[in-house]
Amino acid sequence: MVRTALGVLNEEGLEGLTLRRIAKELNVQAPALYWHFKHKRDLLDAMATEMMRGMFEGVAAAEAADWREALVETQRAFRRSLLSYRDGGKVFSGTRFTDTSYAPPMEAHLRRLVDGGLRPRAAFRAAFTANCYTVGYVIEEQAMGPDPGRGESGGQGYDLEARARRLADYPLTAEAGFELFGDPEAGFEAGLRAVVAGIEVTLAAPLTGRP
Amino acid sequence: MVRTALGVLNEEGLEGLTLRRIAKELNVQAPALYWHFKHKRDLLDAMATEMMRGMFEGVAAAEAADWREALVETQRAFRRSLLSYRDGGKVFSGTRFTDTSYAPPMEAHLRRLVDGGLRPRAAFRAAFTANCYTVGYVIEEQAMGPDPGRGESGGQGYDLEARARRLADYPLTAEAGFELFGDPEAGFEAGLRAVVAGIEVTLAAPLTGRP
DNA sequence: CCCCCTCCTTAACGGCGTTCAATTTAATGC
DNA sequence: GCATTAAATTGAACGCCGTTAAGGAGGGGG
Repeated sequence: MVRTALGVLNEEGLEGLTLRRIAKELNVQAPALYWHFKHKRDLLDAMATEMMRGMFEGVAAAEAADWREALVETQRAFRRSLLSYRDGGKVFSGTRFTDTSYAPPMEAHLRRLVDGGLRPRAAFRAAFTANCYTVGYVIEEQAMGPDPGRGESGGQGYDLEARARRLADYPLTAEAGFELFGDPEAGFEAGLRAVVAGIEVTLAAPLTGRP
Repeated sequence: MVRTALGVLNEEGLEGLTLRRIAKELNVQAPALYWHFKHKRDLLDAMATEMMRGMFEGVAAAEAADWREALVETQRAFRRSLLSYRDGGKVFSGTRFTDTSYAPPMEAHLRRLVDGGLRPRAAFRAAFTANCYTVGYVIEEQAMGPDPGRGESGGQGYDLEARARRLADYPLTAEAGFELFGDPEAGFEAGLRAVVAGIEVTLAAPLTGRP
């Protein structure tokens, strides 16, 4: 049922994610859903939990020897997971998890960081900071293109040249548009590199060096 | 009018931000608002633009000699600005700006980074990456406490001990809760330090060192 | 005087999340 | 095989939402 809701999300987007629409997909009337969830918010939380579950499975981070590599790989998987749903960033962000099913992979994730030499709280701070970056990035990324289903060969989403002309008096800001809308994947990677490098020098520095 | 809408946002939260409610505040009927905005989305975009405008004014970053300091100060102001509205993070995130009024301070911000030695695209990447972190962080932060208006002396938002007991089998994850819910301000600063340090070593490294 | 422009009103539409009592369905005990 | 009970669903309705359409009050210029 949460799966069905995620399917509807992908077909209709966050605005089209209505209880009646989900109910139709299940060949059921809308109020029937209230037997399983008290409020729509609960359903959204469950959807976010499901997203997080999907994010950990199949992540290559498990085999990564280096904790930096593991952190990078986890964030990549996180982004991929969020991008695989329409408005995935918005749906995920700011929701509370409904159960503890996220705990085992989360524990493993933190364990890798601790084994790499970070103190527990630093490990958590590292994971959380990287997560914030990724969520923030994906929300912006998904808000750009009108609908994420399209191929968008040029990768524009909206008129870059017009934007640059409008911002002629602000050359740096104008140029920023090209960097912003140019290659989302590369942009994400560049930021991620920075975040992880920063974690290394500020949170991991006192205890560990490169292996 | 956008100001009024922001006032309503603070009183009612994002869910209570309805056109009828805003109209009442303006002693007007709801459809009258459509003379000024084509859709509610346009109003939300204008609100986000206004938030961004407020974020730049009064920021101490202007006087900062060091670009790192300027970046940190700007993000602090950004967070403060978002926190000053209920659901500010959610309202701000993923909206497109309606005009170019954000451009002058943005240009100044980027200029500081470029003057500090970053190449233009690196400067933008740095600003955007830090922004993503801050937005992501504030969204989580605001989603924690039930309503951000309260003082919340204990600073809990919800039952930490119960959470820890539930996660007894996952000690690192359990401990993470205390770090997460403990001191939001300190947590933000720790992450911000990491992000800025990372920007320095990955985006600024080839051209500049500390002054 | 009339036209036009700006800003607003009243009335209504369809759809939303949600509620509630009544009802069907499935499983259990005797 | 039947009565009982719990789980799951229905149909009708409520109040609120964003939005549309048609039209009226007020004022300035030809």
